[in-house]
Amino acid sequence: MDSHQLILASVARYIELDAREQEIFTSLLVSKTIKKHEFLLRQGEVCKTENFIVKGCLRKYTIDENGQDHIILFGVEDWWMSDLYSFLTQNPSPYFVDALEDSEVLQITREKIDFLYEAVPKFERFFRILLQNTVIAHQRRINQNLSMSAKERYLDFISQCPTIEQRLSQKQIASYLGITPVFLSMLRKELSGK
Amino acid sequence: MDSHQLILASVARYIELDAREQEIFTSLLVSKTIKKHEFLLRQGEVCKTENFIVKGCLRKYTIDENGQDHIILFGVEDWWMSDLYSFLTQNPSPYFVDALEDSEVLQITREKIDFLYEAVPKFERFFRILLQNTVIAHQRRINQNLSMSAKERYLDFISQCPTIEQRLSQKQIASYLGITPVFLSMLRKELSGK
DNA sequence: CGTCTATTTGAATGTACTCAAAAGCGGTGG
DNA sequence: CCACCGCTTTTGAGTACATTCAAATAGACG
Repeated sequence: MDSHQLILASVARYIELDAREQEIFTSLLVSKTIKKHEFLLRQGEVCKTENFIVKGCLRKYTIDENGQDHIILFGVEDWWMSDLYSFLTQNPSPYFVDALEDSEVLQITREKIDFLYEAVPKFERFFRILLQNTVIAHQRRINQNLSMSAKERYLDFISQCPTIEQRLSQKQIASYLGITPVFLSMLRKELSGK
Repeated sequence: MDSHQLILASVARYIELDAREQEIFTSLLVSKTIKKHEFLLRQGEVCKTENFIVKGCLRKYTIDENGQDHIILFGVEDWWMSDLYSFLTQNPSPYFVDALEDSEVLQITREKIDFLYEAVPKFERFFRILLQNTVIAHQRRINQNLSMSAKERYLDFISQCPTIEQRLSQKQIASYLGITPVFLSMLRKELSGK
């Protein structure tokens, strides 16, 4: 299955496209490979593209004044990754995006996505539904950050995202959970002892 | 300015509606008043409506096993409030929504909003843009919860939302920030001493 | 194989919480 | 209009969760 078939299958979950519409859509996409540790976006740059992940694993994060990084979210196959704020406003992004594995994405620029909305208005619905799912997931995460201890958040993460968890280092999981790698190590030791 | 004019002005920021489209939209809305402390949604109930806030202030929150509440977000005039998860899946909601002031909302049901998307497809765009803004704000909040201390989050909140802050008790602000009211009181004392 | 980064372990520290009690404030009814 | 009741805020003391610093070990990658 090539990358265009993959993204079309993903789109087909929410909207139906005829052959012409599929052609318009895929003609706007540009494939890009990102090697492990390479950046798709750096803090201070303008986010030029929305990125559909065909293969690999990306992370979106900030680095604070103490040099510590904080992972906002991971992206794997079949997810989209960008910084909407910068993409929409063309202001510098506060986030970094880089690859945790050799990855491949399909990119669409702001101009092309605006064209797509005009040419195939169904995509308004597609991205609306995608965004709805994102909002639901984000509110769940906010609630967890407010109401759960580090141990509870860790247990929830490994139960909810077992396939992603296996691809990540503990350092990255700790950064996502909002704790230090040292403390995660202590939690794991305690949990394995039971 | 009556409530229909208010919501139409809000919609007009992102899409243009002719008179007929305005009429279709407003005919789908039902006005409801919620007195202070009354519920719009309880945990375990299905969220039947999207709610546009015409007047007042609402909060969306959970209550954990220790009986402590955690405010996911506040809603004031010109914002929408619902639980998208429950609204879309018709599963029981994990959230409570109640009024912090006497409030008035315009409600639209799932069936009517689906009808609206068919009758006036422009609304796909409208809600897409609204959701984009929500995602941007939520990611900002997630980043703050990961990277900032309680004091920093408080200072950011009062600088970003001064008008909302004035309408809230410290207990509610503490719940939103993810700290105890006792600790917020200590922070405020410390900050006022400078 | 050597280097660099990730993980583990331990000790000391700090941030934020719990419990408890007092003070303040707001709404309600007499 | 005042008094009372309940809820919010303040204050203090003791505690717990999570961090920092440091050093040792393990693992990944060229």
